[in-house]
Amino acid sequence: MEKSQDALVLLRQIIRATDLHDKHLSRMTGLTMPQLMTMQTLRINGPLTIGMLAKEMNLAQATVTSILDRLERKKLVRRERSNTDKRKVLACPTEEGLELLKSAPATLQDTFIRQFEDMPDWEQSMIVAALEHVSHILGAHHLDAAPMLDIGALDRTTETRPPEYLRDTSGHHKN
Amino acid sequence: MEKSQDALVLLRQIIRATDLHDKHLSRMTGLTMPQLMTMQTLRINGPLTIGMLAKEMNLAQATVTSILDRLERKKLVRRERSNTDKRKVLACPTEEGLELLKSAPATLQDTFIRQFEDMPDWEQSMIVAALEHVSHILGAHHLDAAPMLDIGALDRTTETRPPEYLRDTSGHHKN
DNA sequence: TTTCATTGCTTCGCGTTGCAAATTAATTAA
DNA sequence: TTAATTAATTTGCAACGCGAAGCAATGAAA
Repeated sequence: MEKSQDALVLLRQIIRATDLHDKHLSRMTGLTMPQLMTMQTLRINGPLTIGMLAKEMNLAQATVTSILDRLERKKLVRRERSNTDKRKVLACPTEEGLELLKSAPATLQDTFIRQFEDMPDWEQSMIVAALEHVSHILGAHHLDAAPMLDIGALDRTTETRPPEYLRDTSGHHKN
Repeated sequence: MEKSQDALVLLRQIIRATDLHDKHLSRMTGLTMPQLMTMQTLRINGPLTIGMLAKEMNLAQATVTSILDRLERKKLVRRERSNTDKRKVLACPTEEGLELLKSAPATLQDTFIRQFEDMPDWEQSMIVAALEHVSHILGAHHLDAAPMLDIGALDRTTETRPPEYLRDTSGHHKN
């Protein structure tokens, strides 16, 4: 069938568009994408412990630690030890950090929402229904997803088997 | 409106699903995503010069060179100097490389196509129409996109202005 | 032909991401 | 008090990704 090809091409275009936009945002804010993603996560959820942050972003704790080091150097994030449990460290977005996010260029979902809401109601419903179909086909319906397109998904899939093939002596490439 | 929020969440789920699948593929093949993307690009377009390859993937030439180094070490790609212009170097996927791609687990678009084609025709049309809408809203319709979901898009957006904000003495973070 | 700019790729140096493993510190259980 | 657990950091390493510099081949101009 050629209609399925059409659908695939469109899907790919959509994904690519969001990706390009992410890159754009990244340049405009002067942050890398993981840094941006961290900031967005903090903006949405408020201060989080490093562990929670790592889980939320599907990254290793050590990775988040190093990202936070850089964000802290830039004064976009402040670390604060918990009073009740002094092992925990809360990552808090600073005023400056929130300001940076706010001053970022119009996000893709802003554009989307604006145009989407200009559409007649029946058309909106049609699109939602279609997206539900696609999401279901891709087995995506169980994934939680915040209502934002800003940030490309970075994921650490639940451990899947590494391959037997070429070992190459160097080996490591976990992502 | 809440319907636009629904749509956004669904979109995000879809993107996340393809992303997770990419990661999965990455682990199963033992290649990193940039490496996988390179292989796929070569599979689709056949042998390409390093420059073409870089342009196709929206990466700097130097980046592609280093990725190819690793792929060549694994014997998945062979470098071949052009006869007509000895400056050019062609990246050719080896038998082994193509084999690796072929033996990769069922791709997401296989699943998609199978289920999509099980749907009644009117439903297929509805989905294509809806995706067209979304693609258009996101300004994605002008992007060329191969009919495959395998690989996450890696892009180097046409140079946009870096920010004046925090300089942090370290500076570099081009992506 | 010699010179000079251009093109295509590689090399080099750097910062960032990402991980696992080892470490340190704080909490909780025995 | 000691032992196990939990939370974060440190360390070491491979891969990305870039720009800048370098080198070889090509092409154009003098």
